[in-house]
Amino acid sequence: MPDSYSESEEYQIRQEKLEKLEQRGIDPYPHNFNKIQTVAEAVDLFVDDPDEELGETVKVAGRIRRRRLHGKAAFADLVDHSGQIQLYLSARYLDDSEQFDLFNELLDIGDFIGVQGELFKTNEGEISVVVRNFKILSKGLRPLPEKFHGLKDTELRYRKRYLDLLDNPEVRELFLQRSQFVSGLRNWLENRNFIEVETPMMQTLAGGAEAEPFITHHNTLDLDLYLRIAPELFLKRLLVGGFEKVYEINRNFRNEGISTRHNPEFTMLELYWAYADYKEIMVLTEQLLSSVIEQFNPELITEYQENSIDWNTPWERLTIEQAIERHTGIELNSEMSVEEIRKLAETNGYQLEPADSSEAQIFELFETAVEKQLIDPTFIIDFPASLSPLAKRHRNAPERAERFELFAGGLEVGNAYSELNDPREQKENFLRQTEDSSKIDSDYIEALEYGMPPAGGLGLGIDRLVMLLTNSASIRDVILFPLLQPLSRED
RNA sequence: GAGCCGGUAGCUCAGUUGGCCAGAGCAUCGGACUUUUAAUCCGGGUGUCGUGGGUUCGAAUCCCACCCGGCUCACCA
Repeated sequence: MPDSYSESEEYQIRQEKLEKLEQRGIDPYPHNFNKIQTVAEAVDLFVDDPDEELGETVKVAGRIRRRRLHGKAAFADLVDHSGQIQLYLSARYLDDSEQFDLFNELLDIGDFIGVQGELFKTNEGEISVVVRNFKILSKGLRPLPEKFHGLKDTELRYRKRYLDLLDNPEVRELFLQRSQFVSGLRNWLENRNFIEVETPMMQTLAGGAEAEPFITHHNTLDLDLYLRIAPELFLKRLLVGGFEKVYEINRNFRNEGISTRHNPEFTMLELYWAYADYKEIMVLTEQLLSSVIEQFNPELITEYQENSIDWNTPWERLTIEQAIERHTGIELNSEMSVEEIRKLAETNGYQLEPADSSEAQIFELFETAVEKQLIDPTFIIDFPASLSPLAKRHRNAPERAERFELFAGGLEVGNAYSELNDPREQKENFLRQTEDSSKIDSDYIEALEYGMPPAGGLGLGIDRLVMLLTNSASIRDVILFPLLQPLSRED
């Protein structure tokens, strides 16, 4: 959609208003304003005293969102981050009566102003400021979206999130909640002596997950680099380095499809805890999430789409086979071949692509048939070792890994293992993934050779958890600026 | 990548058996108004109907291609 507004009459009129302000010696974009209260604080200052017409003097700043002009009087709604307050203007009260015409003729909805005046209550009972003087703080050249219906167009909401935030209070509330959720996670971890660290986003090898990386280039070094797909291998190097409890909350980048559950850049919490195993990580995960979610939902029950999610602990723990049997009725046993599993799935109504191994086939059946049905938080445990190259083998079942994934609301939201710290096995697993031994992270193997303590690790998908907490159907609704195609490649 | 749905004024939206309309509300502009609050009243219409072709006497409407978005699927453990 081309920007035709910049050629519109309205835009020209606003430009002219701007010029007129400057002709009168008024800076439409001054450097500061020393407000004394927020709008909400000003409203709170009001005291109903029948003996006094006017109350406390206040000095507030904000954006004009609505105006009601009445000839020789004017009302306006001034909005800041804390709330809204009505302004009343009349030449009778203004220190400089000429400011009245200025307000009527040269200001618009959307402009920022700072005002000073006294509190009073109108006949209609609304706490208001009778304005003694005001200062233009920023002149708007474009009209804000309509006051009543707000901004609905999905594309505009994502492209111009600032308008979405201005116009849709629930969107603003959602991102406040996201912020509080992340800070709740940090507080919980800090209280347990986890330390937050930052590891490279630009890596010479994109390890720690199976995903297509973004490639970038360092000019001076003439070096291709990958944006990280996971911080895992660096965080575990820190365990080698002697830290025992570390975490990182930051972006990962995966060069893959975009969907309601996938954004190319997304936020992960990864944590590593020396001397713990995946069972202890399970308990930690329950405690961490239930404790932070409780701050938003004391009942620990959140509504998500048609379902409600019960976050009360303990959470169910099922092996993949148990989960498949529970949710599809299909009984599997470890002897079955790829073909047998596929046939069995098909007779139960699930079409599967042939996989490389029985384990992989079972996992695929799980993904197509079971995942969406895992509404209450559920740990799916003991993944096939062949699909878990960074995890330790199960202590009682060598074909299994000590690994779980956490599902809730039908979404995969977490992944964890007892971390593999045997350098020989790690090297074998790497080599199994690629024929090209130069592509394996031999520096990581070397680090393990110095000795990494046994440890449990966890990854949580923050965006998806926020989706669940805010009942958002799309990951784009919980990311302030989701990736979209540019409108024009020429820009 | 495939399928389906959508794109009309700054915003929210009407408008297809192809032709009387290119429209409404808000915003905006002109006027009236000294306590309004979705202010009210009177008067203006601001447009590449996503883009480009085509069919037709005539296209917002039908056809083709493309762009952008949404959903579903695929991909992504």
